[in-house]
Amino acid sequence: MKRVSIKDVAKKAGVSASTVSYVLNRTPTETISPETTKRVIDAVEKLGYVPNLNARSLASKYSNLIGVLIPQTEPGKEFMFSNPFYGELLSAIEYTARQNGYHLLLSGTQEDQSYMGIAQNRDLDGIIIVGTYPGENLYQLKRLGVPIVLVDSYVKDKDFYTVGIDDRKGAKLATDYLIKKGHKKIAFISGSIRENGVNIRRWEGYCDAMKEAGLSINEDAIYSGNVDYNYGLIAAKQYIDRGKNQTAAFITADVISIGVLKGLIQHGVNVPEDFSIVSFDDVYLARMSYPSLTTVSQDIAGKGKRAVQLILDATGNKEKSYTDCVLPLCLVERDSVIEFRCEQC
Amino acid sequence: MKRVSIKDVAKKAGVSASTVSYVLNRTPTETISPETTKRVIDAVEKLGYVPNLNARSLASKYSNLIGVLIPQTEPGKEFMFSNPFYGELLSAIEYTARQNGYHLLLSGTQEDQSYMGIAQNRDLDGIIIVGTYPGENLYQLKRLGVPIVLVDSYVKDKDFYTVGIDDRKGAKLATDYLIKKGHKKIAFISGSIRENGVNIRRWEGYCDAMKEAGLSINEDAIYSGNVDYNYGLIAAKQYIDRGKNQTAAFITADVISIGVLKGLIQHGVNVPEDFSIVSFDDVYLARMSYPSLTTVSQDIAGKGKRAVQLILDATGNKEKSYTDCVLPLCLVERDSVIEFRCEQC
DNA sequence: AATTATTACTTAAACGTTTCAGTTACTAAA
DNA sequence: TTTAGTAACTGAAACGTTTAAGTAATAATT
Repeated sequence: MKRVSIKDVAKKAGVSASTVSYVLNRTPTETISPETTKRVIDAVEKLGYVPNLNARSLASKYSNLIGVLIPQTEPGKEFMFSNPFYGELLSAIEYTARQNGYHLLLSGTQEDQSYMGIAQNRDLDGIIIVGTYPGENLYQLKRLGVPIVLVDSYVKDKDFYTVGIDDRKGAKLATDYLIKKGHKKIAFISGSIRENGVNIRRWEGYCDAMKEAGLSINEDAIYSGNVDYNYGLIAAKQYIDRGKNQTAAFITADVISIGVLKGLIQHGVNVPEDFSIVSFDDVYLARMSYPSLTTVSQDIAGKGKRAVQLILDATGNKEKSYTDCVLPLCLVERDSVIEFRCEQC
Repeated sequence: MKRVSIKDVAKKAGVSASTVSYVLNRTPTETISPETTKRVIDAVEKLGYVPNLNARSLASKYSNLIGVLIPQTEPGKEFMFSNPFYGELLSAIEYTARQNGYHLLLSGTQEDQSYMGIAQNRDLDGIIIVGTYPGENLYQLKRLGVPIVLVDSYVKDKDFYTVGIDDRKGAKLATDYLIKKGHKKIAFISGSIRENGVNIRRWEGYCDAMKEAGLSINEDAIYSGNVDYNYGLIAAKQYIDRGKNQTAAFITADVISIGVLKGLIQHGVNVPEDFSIVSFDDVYLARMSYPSLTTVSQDIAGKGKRAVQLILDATGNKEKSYTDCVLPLCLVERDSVIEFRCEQC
């Protein structure tokens, strides 16, 4: 199928290719007469001409394309699958981008894979990296010379923008809440704790709260595995096996909480009557479960929106105002926590 | 930041640009000596050269890029948000594409929006459209002259590939199951029924089963709204208000079922003791809820994989073997259905 | 009446590749 | 000794745009 190019339009309208380009891009400095404009528009319509955006970026250096990298090793393991957080974030990124005339070049990432192979040189206007795997790979990306936004990363480097939340503070908020409700033996259940990741901060926040309240942190109160539903099931089993030594848990991701919830019910432990849960993220799942989850709500849509805006600002070469963007968070009370009353008191 | 182009590499290696191109693309017809190859590779490494894929597609007509269009009006309304199905599907598409060296150009779509503005001419190797909005927009896409795969659409047109399931059969499977379990008054709860959509087929399947069993379909057993969690809550409320006239429901999407589940519990109706549910999709949510959902399982990952493969096959100009791909489905029994015993019998 | 501006275009280079069609220097066959 | 064949390259056009610079015609200013 022969494609319609700008030259075909030009010929049909009886003008030069550049005139067509000027008409289509309504360049403010250039003046085209109304009659010519009409002839060009007509020709475009008649021929069904659609500009080739590849050629456009090649010539103009801007592509209206934002690269988005999200961890996904294999389907069913991560990404939207195990944690809806990524899906919600991507959704927000896509929407914001589209509202501004941008589209997304999406790619999953694996830990051992070069970012370069992925976010290859396509004249991207910017790159958003979610759940960063730090390392050489990351720094190679700088070569592309485009603005890079790291979402939920504690990699500090003046060449990267970041958007995130105060994970430590959020975790403290959650743990404080349980303590305020009378709980003293509080489990910490999280995904794998990796350098520069969010879980290590959430662990610190948990510790902060416990220490401040003069509570001890027992070895058997700590659970760590994957950030997915299955690990929640496993953690619940472990809790039973270890002897049900806690009355509550701070869980670092809603999706794990859902698994814990299910696991506990299967073993006859009721939430919140027998066990209280505060978790983190406030994905839509948190509302849907029974009981619904009391959780630290981070503005996921806000995160996505900010990430895109940082790129748009950088592209419109406004001066780089804030490199690190920290969004607010709050605790939303739902039905997974009950006041603890000590029988002995 | 000055970019490194193929000419810079050529100069450094003391060869022509075309030689560099040949080395990098290891064209089988062209012979390059080992020494030259090494010099070029070294230069590439030293300069950190990354080929510009835009220029490559412009010159070569293949982009290793697949466009993916998924409905999303605004964040929180659809897409990953209200129905995890889209997220899981996208996940599978992305994975399959990446395994084959392709990346995704992702865009949300709105009903009133031109597809053209979205999937613009970027030398895409193919386009996957999910949850098709039929109409003029759709046919305009043909102009791009690339293979188009419609997922879950009943638009029949020899220019489009399709991948889907037999929705009517699936719905019959679900309803049959409830009937086999002794239910006679079975509600039908679904999202909006639109032309060429899947819900109309699922309605037909429900009717097939009811008729075959000689059961009547009462007006008040039919519920229709949005495909989202909130509508599930609403439907549950309506069920109560209308007088709890059914003992079971076939619900056309898991995400609605989750809402119904929650809504019923809030009104003291227990599932499955007081009310049985069979739903459709088998997204990961179906496993996570309490009780977990008995549901018609469609191979979501398979759908995504097939969609990508159809494009790859079409690109490698194998003859267009099958235009319409219908994937198998099955019913998975979980915990949301109980045998119904009539008290009067 | 001569100069300067303005309007409405056109020309041509540039963007970074691929790839067809040479070209040169050897080697093998006639 | 000519011819044909092969190995290892190079040159240049082509892909479809954008955009700086140029041009011709008309209008406004002196």
